[in-house]
Amino acid sequence: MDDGAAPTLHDVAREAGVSVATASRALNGSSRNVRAENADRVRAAAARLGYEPHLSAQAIAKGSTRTVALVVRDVADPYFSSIAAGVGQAAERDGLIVTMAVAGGSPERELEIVRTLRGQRPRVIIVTGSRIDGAGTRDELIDELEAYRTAGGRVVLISQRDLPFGTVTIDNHGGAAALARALVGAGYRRFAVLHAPPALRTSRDRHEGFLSALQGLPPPLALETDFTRAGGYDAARRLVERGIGDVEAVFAVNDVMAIGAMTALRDAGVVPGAGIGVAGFDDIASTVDVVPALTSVAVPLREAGVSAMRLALSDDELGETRLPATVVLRDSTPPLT
Amino acid sequence: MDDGAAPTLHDVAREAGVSVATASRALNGSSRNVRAENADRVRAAAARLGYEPHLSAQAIAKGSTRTVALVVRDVADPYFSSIAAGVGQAAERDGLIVTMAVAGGSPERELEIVRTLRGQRPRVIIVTGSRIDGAGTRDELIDELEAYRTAGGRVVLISQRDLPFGTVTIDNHGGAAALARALVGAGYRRFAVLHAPPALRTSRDRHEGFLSALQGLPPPLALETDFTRAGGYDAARRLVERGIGDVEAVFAVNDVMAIGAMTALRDAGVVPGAGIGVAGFDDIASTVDVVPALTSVAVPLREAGVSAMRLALSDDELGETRLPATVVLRDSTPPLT
DNA sequence: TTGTAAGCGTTATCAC
DNA sequence: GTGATAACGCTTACAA
Repeated sequence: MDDGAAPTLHDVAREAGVSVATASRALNGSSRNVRAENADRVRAAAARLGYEPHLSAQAIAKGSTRTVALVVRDVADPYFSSIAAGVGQAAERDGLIVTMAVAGGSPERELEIVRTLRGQRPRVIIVTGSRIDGAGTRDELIDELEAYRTAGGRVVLISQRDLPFGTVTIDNHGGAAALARALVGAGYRRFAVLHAPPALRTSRDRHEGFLSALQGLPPPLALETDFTRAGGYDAARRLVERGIGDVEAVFAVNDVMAIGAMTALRDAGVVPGAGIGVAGFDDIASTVDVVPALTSVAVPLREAGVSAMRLALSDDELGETRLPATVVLRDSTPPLT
Repeated sequence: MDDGAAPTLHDVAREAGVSVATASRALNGSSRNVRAENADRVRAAAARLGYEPHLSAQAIAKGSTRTVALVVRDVADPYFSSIAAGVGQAAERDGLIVTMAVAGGSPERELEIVRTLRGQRPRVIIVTGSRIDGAGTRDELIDELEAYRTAGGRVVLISQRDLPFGTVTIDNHGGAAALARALVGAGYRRFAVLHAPPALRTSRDRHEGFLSALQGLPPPLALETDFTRAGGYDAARRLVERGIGDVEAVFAVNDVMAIGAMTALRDAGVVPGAGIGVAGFDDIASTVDVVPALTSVAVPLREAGVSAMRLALSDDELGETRLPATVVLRDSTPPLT
């Protein structure tokens, strides 16, 4: 029956004894105007042959696809995979297919990916990940996305502000400020901040937000490191080596860094939550399984993905959705009294 | 310059003053047989216009795509996203595009997705996730995949044995047996096993593997629960309520369950690693950040994704790659003496 | 309601 | 080398 080629609409039409046009109408078009008997015949033939419409052919005939293209830095990172889950969920509701590309943190690769994606002629391109400020490819990326948009596509950026496209952002600055206020309210005064290089926008926003709520207090100690668990571990180790001094709490700009820092402190004999407070950002799942449970700032990642899709399908080309970040106090920062 | 339509090869050809055929050859075809001067002209025109080839059009003209379709149960689950990362990495090397669909644990949805995916005419379909044994759609799914294959596609299943396709499996049985032997070697004799319903193949294999290495010892207590952190928490709570008795160690069939169980034990005043040993399976990142660090069985998830791609592109239609699972002893199961 | 035929944006097969 | 032109699988006027 089969010999290396998928059945086409022609095959179905022949099998059903009708024309391709009728077959097409029965299978996909507004099936209202095809006689019930014929429609059944066509559907039966399609089932018998195991026919599936060729999406590429449909795309080119109709001039549009039902595809959403998503660019992330790393699927294995819970930050991005949560967003991806949200996008997928929202897309499914509208019968859209998500194609996902991984940029791997390189701006060049990201640019290349957006180019390729454009070839897919998706309805929507969603780019997520904090752009490295000053990357040489920034302007080219904007050009590429702008070209895509003038050709009728919709662009939504997650967590990248100040670009002329639809945007979903998370209130990193405000969330960090709220965290700082909460910690001050709990009696903490002297902090150390573990942050990534300021070119990483997310890190910078959180760092600055934290500082902004500390007016009048002694400026925190700042330790620059990687945006990873290992980075957090290392920075905390450095902190212990140089002497913790009067530092009462450590704020790491994300949870995996904070968790790494907790382990480093513990390794050095300092007990998180007793000898020193620790707080992170993102509120990933593990916060409640480490000991003590980690104080953090919850960011609605999945919702960011959903919002991005909603924005993409809305009328508003340059809409902006700003998602709140909310403080979650846990045992790693007990009230200091 | 633009007004709602992406430039086509025609536009580029006109702009460059050559025929579409030449433009096509210069941009994609074997550029050997086009005069250098013309080739440059075409490339320049393409750049000027911001042209990107319409992948769907290419697909239909060439009769093949450069797409790999991946089906997972949940992107946000580190188990699947790690595999996805491996697939993505391997695909990138070969210039293939990955489209990812989320089945959300429902066999019906999974079937529907495979159908849709077939419409994309991908080179490869990779289905990952432990099939629920006895799901009513099982045969239909096989039919669908078989139809796809006879039409020239390649199918690879990750972690699903006994199906007539290429397969990548992880040695759940062997890994669990090795873990049991290691624990026995450390002096443990009486166990409780936290497992999911046996219809979930992965859970059953791990459970059975664990038992297989315990011949001659008293049969472990078995507690059935969900395959999630909450499930682990709940089962451990039940264990404590019914009385731990002489149970010396708890084996949970995955790490998140084990971590949930540790938290439940701690909440009940039983100290993991001191009062009772705890072990999991998967060796997810968090194992080293919980206290005490969790003993587990490492499974090369990312590598599974890479292997799947390799298998898909190999000559061997029904090849099988079996990945080892290796025991990692940590502080949650200290030697019992 | 149905069929014929003209696209859609490419590539591939021819002649030239 | 290059340019017409016929595919590719589908949708959609336009006629019948």
